[in-house]
Amino acid sequence: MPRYQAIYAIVATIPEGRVATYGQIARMLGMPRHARQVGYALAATPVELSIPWHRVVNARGEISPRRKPGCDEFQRILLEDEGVVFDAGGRISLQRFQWRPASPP
DNA sequence: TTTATGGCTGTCA
DNA sequence: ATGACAGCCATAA
Repeated sequence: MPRYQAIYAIVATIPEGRVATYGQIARMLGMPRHARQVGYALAATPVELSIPWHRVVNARGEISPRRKPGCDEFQRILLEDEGVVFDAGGRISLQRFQWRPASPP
């Protein structure tokens, strides 16, 4: 069983309209230094798993630049559709939208 | 086995 | 505030 399974499990728990950071997810898994692996895992996430990969952003609260152009745009659209607001700089206010497992909306 | 590659992060100038 | 640097480590070849 790949470690990705655990990552998918966490990401699947993110509620709609909320976002989480890679480092945050990594810490929840008990791997504080695996933020990169989380990102890599999500990049390799098969769509058939129905994982909300778009609810994961980098520590700055913005869409991470990826290798595939247009994909980041797609992510932003999905988030906006869920109610997440981007500021003029294309960034999300983590203070408001970051997912807090212990603090439901 | 060894190498290369990333959807990152924290710190410092 | 922005930009550069160095760690970090699981997968894939």
